[in-house]
Amino acid sequence: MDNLVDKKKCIIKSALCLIQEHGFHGCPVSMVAKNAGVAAGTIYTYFENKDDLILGIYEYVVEEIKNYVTERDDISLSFKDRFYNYWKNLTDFYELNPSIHGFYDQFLNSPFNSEETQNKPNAWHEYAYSFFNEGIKRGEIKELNPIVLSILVNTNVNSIVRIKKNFKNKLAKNNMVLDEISHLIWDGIKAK
Amino acid sequence: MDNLVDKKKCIIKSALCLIQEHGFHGCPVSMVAKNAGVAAGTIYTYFENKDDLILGIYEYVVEEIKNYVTERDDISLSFKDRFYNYWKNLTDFYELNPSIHGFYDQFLNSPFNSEETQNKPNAWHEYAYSFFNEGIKRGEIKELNPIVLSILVNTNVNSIVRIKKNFKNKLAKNNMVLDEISHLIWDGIKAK
DNA sequence: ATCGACTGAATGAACGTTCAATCACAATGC
DNA sequence: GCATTGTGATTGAACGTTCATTCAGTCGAT
Repeated sequence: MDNLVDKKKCIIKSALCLIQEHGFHGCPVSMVAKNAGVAAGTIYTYFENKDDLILGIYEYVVEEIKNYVTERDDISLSFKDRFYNYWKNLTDFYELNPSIHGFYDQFLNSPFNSEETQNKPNAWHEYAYSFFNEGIKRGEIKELNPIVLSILVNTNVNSIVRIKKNFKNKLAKNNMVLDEISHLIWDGIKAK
Repeated sequence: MDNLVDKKKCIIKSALCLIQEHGFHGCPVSMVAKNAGVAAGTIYTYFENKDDLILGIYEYVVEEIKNYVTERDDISLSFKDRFYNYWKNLTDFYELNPSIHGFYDQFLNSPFNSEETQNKPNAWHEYAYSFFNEGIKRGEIKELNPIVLSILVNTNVNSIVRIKKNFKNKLAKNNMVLDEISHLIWDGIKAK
């Protein structure tokens, strides 16, 4: 039965790249099928419809991010070090997986990201939430809303990666500057 | 001939709301036409095609943002005060015009925002660029790339407005926290 | 009478989705 | 070991719908 899981993942990965490149429209099911090396009809054995496919991609993406970041968290470190790790790992992950970054950015601001989707249990969001919550409990960061904190940090990482992507060549000297943003945020949220 | 300008604006405004709500797809030209009180064909006297309409909305949106922020800038103030003004005005504008905020967020991360679009002259980006550039020249902020600076500030304002929108009710106490982000950023970019 | 904006039904291409037919393969019977 | 049957994934042509776009005809101002 592993074959079925593989094929589903294969469809998801194909769609991920294409959607990132062409947008949600601009990426017909037939194109996804061709790219994944299956017939159009096959997609409908794995997904109810195109919307369901897109939600499936989102779930996959969120799972991948969570795995990468949690695997590299080290709870024996100080929270400050864990924060910088979190930042670096998320950045690395997006840079290693530009199409995930592109898809995620697009999805977050699209109407697909409905209130319903946002309220669904989401391992990545829950992890990020509990991560910052722990920092608060340990008294190492200010008593802010952990949800807000995680959104802010994720947004900043997100946009820094986007800036690096867009300004790849013109920006050699300023990568340094971008990396400083993490210090800036840490200084802002750490307990005084 | 003012009638023509008005009608064009009317079409743009109608499309703006609908796209913000339903996404670029999910918003057919016929729907825009109905909402604007014109026939579908009329849209084609003002725009070459749907893509051109969407770019037209973008240009309109960018113009509106620029006007609001520049009109409220006061060059006689210290750069620090001007920075806080900039932040507040941009925030206010998005909160007064949620559909512009929604559209802009969506547009920035979509394939419509192509390299070509990004390289087109853009009064708002140029203003933001020159704003931060002046801060650097005056020696009041660090020597960072002004483009990077403006993107970072705009991104943070953007996402704070989004957080406020999404957490409207649950967040009474934390608005304060969100407003603190501006201090945090200022502390990070000001000259030492 | 002229001209350009406007209309909205018509067009045709594109797309999501379906489904009858096919295929791969495992289980069963001989 | 071989033939038969059953099962469920796979295919891709076909369907019906939606949509962007067109254009012949109308309207209204000059």
